[in-house]
Amino acid sequence: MSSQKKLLLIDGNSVAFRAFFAMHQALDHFTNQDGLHTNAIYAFKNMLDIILKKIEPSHVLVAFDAGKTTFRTAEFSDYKAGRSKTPPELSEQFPYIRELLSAYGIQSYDLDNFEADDIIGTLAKEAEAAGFTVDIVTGDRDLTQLTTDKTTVNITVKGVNEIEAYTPEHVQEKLGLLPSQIIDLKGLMGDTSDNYPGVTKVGEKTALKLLAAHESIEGVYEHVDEMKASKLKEHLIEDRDQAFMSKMLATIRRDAPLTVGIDDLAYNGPDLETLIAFYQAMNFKSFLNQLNVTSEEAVPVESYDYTVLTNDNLTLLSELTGTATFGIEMLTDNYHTAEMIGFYVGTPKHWYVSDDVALLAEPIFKDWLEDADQTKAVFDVKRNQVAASRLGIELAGVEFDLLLASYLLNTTNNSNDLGTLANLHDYQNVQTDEQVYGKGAKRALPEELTTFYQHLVQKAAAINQLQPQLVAQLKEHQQFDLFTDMELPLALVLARMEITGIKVDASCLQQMGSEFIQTLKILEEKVYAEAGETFNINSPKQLGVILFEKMGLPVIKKTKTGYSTAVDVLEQLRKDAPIVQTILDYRQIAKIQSTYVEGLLKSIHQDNKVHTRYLQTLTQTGRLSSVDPNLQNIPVRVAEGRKIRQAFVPSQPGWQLFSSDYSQIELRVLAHISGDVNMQEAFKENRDIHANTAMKIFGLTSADQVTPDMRRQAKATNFGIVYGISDYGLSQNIGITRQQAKSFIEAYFEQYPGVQQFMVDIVKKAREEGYVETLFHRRRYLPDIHAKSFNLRSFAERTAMNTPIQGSAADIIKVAMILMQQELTKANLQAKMLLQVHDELIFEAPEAEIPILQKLVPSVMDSAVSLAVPLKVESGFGPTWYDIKK
DNA sequence: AGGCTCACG
DNA sequence: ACGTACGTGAGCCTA
Repeated sequence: MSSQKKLLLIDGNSVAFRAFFAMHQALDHFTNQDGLHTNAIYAFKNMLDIILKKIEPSHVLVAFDAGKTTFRTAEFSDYKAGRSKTPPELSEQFPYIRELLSAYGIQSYDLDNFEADDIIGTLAKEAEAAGFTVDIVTGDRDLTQLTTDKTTVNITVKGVNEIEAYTPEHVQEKLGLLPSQIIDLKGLMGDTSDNYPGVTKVGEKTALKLLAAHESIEGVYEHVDEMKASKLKEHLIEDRDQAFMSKMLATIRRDAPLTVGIDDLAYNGPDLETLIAFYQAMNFKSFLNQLNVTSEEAVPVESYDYTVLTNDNLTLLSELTGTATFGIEMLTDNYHTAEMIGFYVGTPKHWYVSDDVALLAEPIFKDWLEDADQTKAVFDVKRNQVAASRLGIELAGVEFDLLLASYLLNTTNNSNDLGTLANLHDYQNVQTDEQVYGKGAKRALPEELTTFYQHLVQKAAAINQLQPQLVAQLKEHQQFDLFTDMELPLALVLARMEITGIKVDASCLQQMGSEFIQTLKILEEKVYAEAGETFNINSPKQLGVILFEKMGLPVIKKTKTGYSTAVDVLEQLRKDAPIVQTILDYRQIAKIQSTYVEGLLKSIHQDNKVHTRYLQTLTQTGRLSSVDPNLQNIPVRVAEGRKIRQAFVPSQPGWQLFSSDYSQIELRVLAHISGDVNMQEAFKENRDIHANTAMKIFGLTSADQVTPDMRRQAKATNFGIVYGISDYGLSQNIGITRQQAKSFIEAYFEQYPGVQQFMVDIVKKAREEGYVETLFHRRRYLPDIHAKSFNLRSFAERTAMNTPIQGSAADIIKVAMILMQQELTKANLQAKMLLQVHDELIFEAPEAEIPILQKLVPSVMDSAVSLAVPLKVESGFGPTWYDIKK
């Protein structure tokens, strides 16, 4: 809310019309529980938000037309005659738009015998006199007659999400007229949509010429006798009365007898409870979601006709035109192994389903699927790509993925379920998989085949229906390129990597495992001996009792449920009792054994490989994550764990593993986006960034004054900065006092002032816009930035600082991966990209191709984007992942 | 199902 | 006065 006096006046009828037709294509699936159409209400709300955010008014009113008859129809009975009737689907929504406004704390107003324009004109005049600036929003250009140096008229263009601001200068630019001359223009040329006549044969061109010469209609008629004889002169004389009447009709009244005053219009924001109740009544899931309110799943109302495909009717496929929806159905997550239970394909003209995926491999179907010119819309392109690949099909031509689009629009929508996401985008006519198949052990095909088929068709229809809406939103967010040029092609690259998999030497793991088991046994006995009893070492609860109650060690940290026994705690207790070190040793080995030896062994497939799945739509920053197994957290920091990497080997004899990683990519990204000159200089001169920081914060003059410990602390500070620093966090991390940490940070910001400015600016942006963005417009919303709770708010602020850095780094390696796959294909190499670990890419290749990769991979990676600082890439290779040394 | 711990960038 | 480093996944234990 602005502290200045700023009045916003909205032409309710005009905006509602725009809203209705902007979402007309979605009319049928925008209905609530009672069958009320809600598309105009929905779009009106969206537009209202945009306007409120842009204008930031202190006072607001929305004016509506009262009825069919006004003082204008009394003057001229044909006024607005012949206008097509307001569609009933819109009429029924007007009362609810008013209800919405009321929940927003905004007055809506109409007045007998007057139009919305007159209410607006009158209030604008009053407000100007009272020292307000005024913004008017409408789709009707006639209102531009109201522009003054204090009143701006904003005209909605292109649907409902863009507005064009008319000031007197802008009117002059567009029409060459003063705002006050617009009524003269209308008087002369008439208005077909309002159905008043003007002067015969006079259109915009002629009228503008006349007004340029004589300023007003009055002026024109003062000089009409001087005009030389012409058809125009005849028409002017003939239609004199019509011209003056039309001017009167076009004139917006500034003296309507209003019963509201400006003081009644103060805007203090919505009443949340009312608003939530309203959204619930309207079934607006996405708005509820924005308010962090969960809503119940809707039950689809509409069923569709469909045809079951068989071997005998596959030629029906040739009738598909335009973008078709396609999807292979599986009941479980892991698409590398899940049973394929059916598929859907089609367009709104005709939907097809089947429970026999073997049909997909029939030549006629396979050709269709592999035809890149036959465009397809899907839900989860990677899933379908991998499934198709299992049938020997290389799916091509996918132009839309509902899952990816939904993720980019709002990363918190991280469901993988089509029904859930469709509901979130206010599309109700599809059930969730859980509703149809059940969950957990009960998950199964529905008893009736027709129930299954109907669900498939509803999914197909949902993808089809939501595509235009989501594409429009992506474009609005400037994310369409991110979608089309990054996430979609990346999905195909990832599919290939997952399908290829990486070979794991099971016998190597088993041998390591048996050694670990022996060590664990010894450590276990030692713990029991030192404790004087046996207990479950893996139970933090039991361990807590032993350490803190029986042995009486000091309690350093507590968790919600009891004593903390985490590493940092145990490390502090190490000096107090020998059992602590034994427990630490046990923990370390137990972790390696259970997660990496036994866990990894369980996920090896028949082909001796592990095939991870990269989750492309999960993280809040744009990074990938990896599951089944997670190959992004294989041990490397400590020697015992690192040996696990010996089990990761090339898939063919005579091949090598090859890896390249970005060096300090996040700090380089920070140097770029913050524009900090000192940090940029350090990278441009290829200096040791942590030593450089050490010099800066310890006030040293030369690099050889930097001790290893100074460098370590500086490195931690650099990390802290990337994470959205706090003195407390830094002090905990490097074991210094909070006071010391604070002075480190102050020195840091003094030396890198651009970084400090970036931190301030990005938090401000998050507050103002509600989100932050990466270099490639990946967006993360941070509603907690306004939280009352210090904790929540601080967390959101740190996230605001970290996300553009971590997320831009994620963008960059994604670009590199797409380019890399193209290069491998182009150069016809046997080398294959296998893994991505956030800033690292891992390949396997015949030994002979290693020299090629040593040049190619770094050059692709460091030129993936062009930043203000160079990107540095380091590479290495070896016979196992363990042996890759850089 | 959720908490704790610990593996990675 | 508040009580934190950013982003993940998996295994284990305990409700």
